[in-house]
Amino acid sequence: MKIDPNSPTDLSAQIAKAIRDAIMSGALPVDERLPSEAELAEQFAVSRPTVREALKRLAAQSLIRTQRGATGGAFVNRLRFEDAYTQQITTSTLLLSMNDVSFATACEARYALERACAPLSAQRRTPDHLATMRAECFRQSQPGLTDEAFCASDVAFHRALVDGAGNPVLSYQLAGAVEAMQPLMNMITFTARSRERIVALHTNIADAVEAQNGGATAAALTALEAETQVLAQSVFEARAGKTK
Amino acid sequence: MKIDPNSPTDLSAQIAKAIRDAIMSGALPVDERLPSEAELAEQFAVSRPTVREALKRLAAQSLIRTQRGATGGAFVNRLRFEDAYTQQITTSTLLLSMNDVSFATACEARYALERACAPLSAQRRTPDHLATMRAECFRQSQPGLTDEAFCASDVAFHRALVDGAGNPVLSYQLAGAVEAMQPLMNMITFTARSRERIVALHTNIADAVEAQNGGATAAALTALEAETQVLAQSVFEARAGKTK
DNA sequence: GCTTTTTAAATGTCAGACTTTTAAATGTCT
DNA sequence: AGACATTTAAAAGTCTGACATTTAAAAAGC
Repeated sequence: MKIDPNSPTDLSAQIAKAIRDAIMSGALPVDERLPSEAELAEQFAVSRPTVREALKRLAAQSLIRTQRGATGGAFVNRLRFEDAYTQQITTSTLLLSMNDVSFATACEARYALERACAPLSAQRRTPDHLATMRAECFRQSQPGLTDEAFCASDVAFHRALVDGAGNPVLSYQLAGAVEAMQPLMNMITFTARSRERIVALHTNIADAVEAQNGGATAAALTALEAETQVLAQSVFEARAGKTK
Repeated sequence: MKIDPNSPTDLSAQIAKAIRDAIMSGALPVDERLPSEAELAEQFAVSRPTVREALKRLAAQSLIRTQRGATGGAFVNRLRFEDAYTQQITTSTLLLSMNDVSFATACEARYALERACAPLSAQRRTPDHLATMRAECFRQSQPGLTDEAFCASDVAFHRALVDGAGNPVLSYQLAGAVEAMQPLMNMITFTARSRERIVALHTNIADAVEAQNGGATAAALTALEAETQVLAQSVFEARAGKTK
């Protein structure tokens, strides 16, 4: 672990990289305690604030956690799927909003990934996953539901479908795709008529999952994707019409 | 943007969250300059080092960039797909290594996601993508190739397939899945015989992509997945046998 | 032996100073 | 007037030293 004081990059960035590499290589196992800030400062021949900045960088990526007190210090953190979810969602959301990704592109990616889960979920889903999907379908059919609540229920429905595959890696990957789409989806106001169609398509998906028919599940997802694209297009066109 | 000095969490974490929320809500647009560290310290009623720690947290997530000099400062950074790739790969790699994810689970997720790209890539791939895939197949068939080079070529092949879909969001999502699998794949030593089979399967994939046959591409990927799982299992069993 | 108190180690925070980088303002020469 | 050199100011980067707070272990007292 060495750093170059004459590098154009920050010392804190170099130190963070050195420690990050040590963690990724396995040299620092999970729950291992790093040297104290004072000791690190001495090792890297920098001041304590510089070391602290490096540690904060690592903490921002959930690579370490810190604990105060006598036996405290910085510890290599076991990266949990939930922690990774939040980061993934933050990153995906900003990627979409900052890079002029079209609704069509984001929607295509999202449903392509979700279809990847369809056969696995149809095969392995527990009664619990199915019950969640049915419950969300019912909630979505309730009149008087706000747009926000409808969208939240939509996310819960798809999450149950993805989780049904019983593969945490898939669930993690999909979390970004599904949740990051929400800000875009929220731009669409759902009319009573369009809600009705969406609930019908959701019900088709649930039926296919209940029948453990992977192909039918994928097909139903494709139908939902088409409906979503058409709905979005009509909303955007109406908006463009009003603007001029 | 307010913070609570009596909260159990760090002040720097609270300040980072406040600024992050402002960025995500769109209140701070891309390339907007944040107040100087001294001004931020005054606004949040904390010291400059504390503000700096907060800014380093944001820098670690590529949300801001800093510039020195007269017109310098911290600027909201346009999050690029390449920056997101690296973070995604770091996170995915650590998730797999720290959570005892089995090879089978990771492999299943990876190929499920890749199959999601198959129909789109078969339909849209440019001659360039196809040429890359053919070139990597050829390289993989060369004798005397090191295991590392074989793996790198493997990644390049699959990357070309994914990029062929022409959807940057998909490419981003798949980067994590494909690259993070590498450390696991590297645990497998490829014999001459297994390389031969893998190259044949890669060639099948390239053929299906060339014929723009999405279904055949997905089927060829499934065959490769099966071969990979069998290969891994035999390696692990041989290793377990030696251990006892 | 159990409870309470003390203590030490560690992070969290602050204040102030100095260094380095950078661009703009100013000055000077042709 | 325009081109070039110099000064200057603003900002991040870094360091020193100090104090506050938290926490668990060690010491003291009953």
